[in-house]
Amino acid sequence: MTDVKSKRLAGGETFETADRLHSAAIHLLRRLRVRDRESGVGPSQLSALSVLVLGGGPRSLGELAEAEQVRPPTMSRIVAGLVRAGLVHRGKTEDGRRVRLAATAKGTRILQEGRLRRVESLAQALSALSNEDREKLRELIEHLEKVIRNL
Amino acid sequence: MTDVKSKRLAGGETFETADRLHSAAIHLLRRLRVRDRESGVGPSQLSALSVLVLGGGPRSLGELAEAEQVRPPTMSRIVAGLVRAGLVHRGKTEDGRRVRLAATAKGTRILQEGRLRRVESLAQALSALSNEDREKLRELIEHLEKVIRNL
DNA sequence: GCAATTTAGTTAGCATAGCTAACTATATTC
DNA sequence: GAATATAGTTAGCTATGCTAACTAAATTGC
Repeated sequence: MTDVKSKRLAGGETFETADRLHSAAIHLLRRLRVRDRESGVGPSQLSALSVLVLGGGPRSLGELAEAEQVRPPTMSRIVAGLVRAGLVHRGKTEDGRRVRLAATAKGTRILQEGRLRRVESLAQALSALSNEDREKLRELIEHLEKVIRNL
Repeated sequence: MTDVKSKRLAGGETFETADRLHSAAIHLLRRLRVRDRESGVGPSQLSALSVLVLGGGPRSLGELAEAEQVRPPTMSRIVAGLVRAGLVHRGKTEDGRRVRLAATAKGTRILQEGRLRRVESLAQALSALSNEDREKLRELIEHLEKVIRNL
């Protein structure tokens, strides 16, 4: 039962969807960055920290760079900032080249607070939607995550 | 830890949705930045340029800053880069304080090419979805845009 | 067992992009 | 005409991204 509409998505509509998605992502992050600044921890730092806290424990710098889709030198500096702030501990492994990066207690706490503050206004905006819209949006996110993994 | 929080709080699901949305936006832009770099024009420059090209013509720096949700000094430097690259023309108005920012022909062309390249892989990833999913996604971007405007 | 290579991270140096504070220049108001 | 308000720019800080070049440790090869 479909779909005159879907058949016409020859690329033009898909392109427009992609473009609007890109634009939406830019503006979303610009707004949320305001909240990020209050915590004194940058967005990339928070994102990396969240991998350590929520992503199943300690890991090496290379793994973290991989997870965050940045180059090792970039992650090295992000981690340096986190270590300086006392949010991450840089430990040793049997392989003397690798480091073992783990969130400290403070790091875990800061992350939770930071996440909360950061997405607070977003969650509030979401609350203003109808249950139906919000449910749809939740579905959208899942599709979005799928798409991003395939990028 | 993540489970405890999202299950316990009223609005926990909404919070989780917000959090995942934020994370998705970060990772989406990181992937697309790779494509951006090929054009030699940064993402903020492209975004500003798109306002001039697609947003209905020339405007002042302050209006551009407003549209892009950044502070005037930030927009001043973004525009400086665009002017240096010959993509934007900085003209005069009757009000000697205001500038009139307009995309050049080259700027218009570069924007179209840049948008295309940037969003190409995303559009491709979207093409991999089923017609149904893609249709749903397209609808829900509108909800997303609504939410962001309310941020 | 030691030289050569590979691997993990760091350091150095460059660019974009965000901010606030302070400045210049033009308009407006009193 | 002086005081004030507005539009942009400049200067200086931070955070993030990159590549290239370096150090240190592990592995490979002879």
